[in-house]
Amino acid sequence: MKKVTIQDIARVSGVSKSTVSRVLNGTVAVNAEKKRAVLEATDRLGFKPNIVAQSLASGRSSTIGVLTQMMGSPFYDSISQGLITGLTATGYSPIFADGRWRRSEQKEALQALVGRRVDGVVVIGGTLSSPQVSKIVGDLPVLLVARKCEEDELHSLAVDNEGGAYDATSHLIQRGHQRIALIRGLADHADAIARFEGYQRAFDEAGLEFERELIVDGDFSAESGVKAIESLLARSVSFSAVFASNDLTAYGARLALSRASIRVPDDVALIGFDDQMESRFVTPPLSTVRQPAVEMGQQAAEAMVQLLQGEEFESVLLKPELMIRESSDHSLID
Amino acid sequence: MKKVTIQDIARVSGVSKSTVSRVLNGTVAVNAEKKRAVLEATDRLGFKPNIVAQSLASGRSSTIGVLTQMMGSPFYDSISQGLITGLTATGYSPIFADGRWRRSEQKEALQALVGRRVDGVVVIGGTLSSPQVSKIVGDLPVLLVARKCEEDELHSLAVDNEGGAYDATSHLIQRGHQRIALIRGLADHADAIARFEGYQRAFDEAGLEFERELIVDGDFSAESGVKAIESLLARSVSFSAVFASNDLTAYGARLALSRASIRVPDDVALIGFDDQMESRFVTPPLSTVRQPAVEMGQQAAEAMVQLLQGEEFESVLLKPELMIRESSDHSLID
DNA sequence: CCTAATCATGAAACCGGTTTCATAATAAGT
DNA sequence: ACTTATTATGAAACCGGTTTCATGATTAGG
Repeated sequence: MKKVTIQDIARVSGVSKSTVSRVLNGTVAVNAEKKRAVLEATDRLGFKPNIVAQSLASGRSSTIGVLTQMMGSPFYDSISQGLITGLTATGYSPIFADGRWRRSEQKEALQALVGRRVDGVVVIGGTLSSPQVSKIVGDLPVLLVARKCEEDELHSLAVDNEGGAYDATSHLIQRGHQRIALIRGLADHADAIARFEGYQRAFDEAGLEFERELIVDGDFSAESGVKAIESLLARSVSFSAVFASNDLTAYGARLALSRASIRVPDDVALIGFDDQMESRFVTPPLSTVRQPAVEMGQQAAEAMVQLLQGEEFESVLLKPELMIRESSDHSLID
Repeated sequence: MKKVTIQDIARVSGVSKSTVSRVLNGTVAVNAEKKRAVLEATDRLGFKPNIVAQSLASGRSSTIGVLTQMMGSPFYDSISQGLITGLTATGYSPIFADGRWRRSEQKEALQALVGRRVDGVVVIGGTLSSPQVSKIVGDLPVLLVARKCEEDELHSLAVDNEGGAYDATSHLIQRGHQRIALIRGLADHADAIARFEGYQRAFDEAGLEFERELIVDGDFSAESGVKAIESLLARSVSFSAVFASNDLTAYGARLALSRASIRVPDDVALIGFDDQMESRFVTPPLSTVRQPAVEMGQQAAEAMVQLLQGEEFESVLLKPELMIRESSDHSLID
C-alpha cells in the first residue's frame, strides 16, 4: 500500500522525473515513444499524483474555500449544497469553514482558509464588509454569494431582495389587501432590511400608507413567526394578510393562525420568502418569493471556476420569482 | 503581500530554520532566549505557516474528507452541517466530495479525497459496501455516519431505524389503530428497509396481522407522499393512520389528505420519521421519530478527531426518540 | 555544407516546511 | 578530574511534485 511517485514512473520507464511530469501535464512536447512508455508505466503502477506536493510546487491547491454561516437556515444550507455539487468533476474541491455569524469567527475562518492556500474564496452570507474580506484574502479571487457587494470591488451573486419583497407585497395589494402585516427578519440583517424596504415601496407606489402597528419583529425562525402572530392578536391588530420575511417564519405564522382558528387563505392571506423545498407541500401550499438557492450554489461554483481560469465575471443580481400558491389565493375583490 | 516563511523568521531571529520549526511545534526544548526571539519575530512578521508545505513534510494534511450523497435530503444536509460546525477550531478542515448516490461517483469522489491526502474519511450514507470503502481509503481512519457497518470492520455512528419505526408503529397501535398505512422509502435503501421491518415487528408483537394493501411504495420525497395517499384513496383502502418513512413524505401525505378533506388527526393519524426542523411547525405539528442529525454530525466530528489522535472509538447505535405531537394525538380508544 | 535557431531532455533548484543526523556544549557519574 | 550520558542546535536530507536552466541533438536558413 505504499505510494507510487513520479520517481518510480521515471525509473520504470527509463526517463527523468522531469519528463514524467511533462508527459502527465502535457506542458511541452516529448518524444512519442517515451511518452507511451511513461503513460504505460503510470497506468500499470496505478500512479495517483500527490496533490499536496503538486500544490506546494505549483502554488495552486485546486481547492476553493467556502465561508459559511451555519445558522441552520435551509436557504444557506442549500447554497452550500449547490456549491458542492457544482464543483464535482471540475478538479476543484471545496473546503469549508464556518463563521457562525460572528465577526471574529468569520475572520478566523477566512484566515484558516487562506492559510490552507485555497485558490479562491466563496463567501456565503456573513457580515464582514468587503474591505475586511479583501484585507484577509489579499488578491485571491473572491465571490460573495447571497450578498450584494456594497463597494462593488468584489464579485457577487445575489438576489434582489427588495424587488422580491416589493412583488410579494404588490401581489397582496392587488388582491385587495391593505392591512398587510409584516414579520421582519433579524433587525441588522441586510436581507431583512431590503425586504422591509420592498414592502414599503409597494405601499408607496400603490399610494397607500402602511401602519406601524402591522410591523412585527422576528428573526427568520419559525418560532418568531408564532410569536409575531400572537403579538398581533394580543394587541387586537386587524389584518387580512401576512408577509413573512422567510418561509420558516411563515410556517410559524401559519401554525399560530391555525391555533387561533384563523383560516388561511380564507381569513388571512399568507406569503413567505425563499421557497424552500417544503413550501409546496405544507397546508395550504405556501405562496412565496423563490430564491433558487441550490442553483445559486451551482452558479457560484461555475463562476469561481471561471474566475480561476482568468475569465471575467460580471456580478449578477438575480430576480426572484413570485410563486403564487394557495396560501394567498383568495381575493378580497370579486 | 508576499508570504513570510520560517526561513525569514530564522534569519531575523538569528537561528536556523530547524530551531524555528521546533519552537513553533514545541517538539523539543530550546533555549529560552532563542525561543523568545523566535516567537517575537513570528509575531512581528505576522508569520502564518504554509499548511500545504506542512502537509507534504509531515504526511498529515489536517484535513478530513467527507463523502456526501446530495439528494437534497434535509436529514443528510443537517449531518454535513453538524460536521462543519463540529470541526471548527479543532485544527482540522472538512473537504467535501459528493457521490450522488451512484456507486461509480462515490468511488471517484472517495478516490479524489484520498488523492488529496486527507487524514481521515467520514462517509455519510451512501451505498458502497465497507470492503469497497476500505479498499479505496486503505488504512486511513473511516467513520460511517447514518449507516450501520455490516461487517463491523469500520467505525460507525448510526441510528436504530428498525427500533424507531417499531416505536412509531407501536404508538399508533396503542392508540387503537390497526389499519396503519405505511409509505415506504426507496426500495433498496437500507434505512427504508429497516423501517419497514420495524413496522412489521410492531404488528407481530401486538399479535396483529398487517395488510399488504396498506403498504405503498415511496421514495422519501414529498411528492411520493402525495401519490401514496392518492393511490390508497383511489383503491378505496380504508385506514385510520399513516406512517410515512420520513417527514418530507409525511408532509406530502398531509397535503393529499387535506385535499381529500380528511382531517389530521381527527380522521387519520399521521407520523413521520426524522424530525426535521419544520415538523414542529407544520399544521398540525407532526409526530415523528427524532434523528438528531446535527448532533450526529457534531459527534462524528468529535469521533473522527479522537480516532486521529489514536484513541479508540466504539461504534454507536443511537436510539431515536419518539416525538408525539398533534398529528397522532387522537386515540380511537377512550 | 556550415552556422543559427529550435527542440527534447536530464540535472538541479525550488516550493516551505519536518525530521534525521552529527556535533559541540553541558550535565552527570564515579 | 576524566569519562560518559544528555542536551541544544545547525546542516542537510526529505516529502513529491514543478520549473528553470544548460546541453546535446535536430532542423532550418542561406
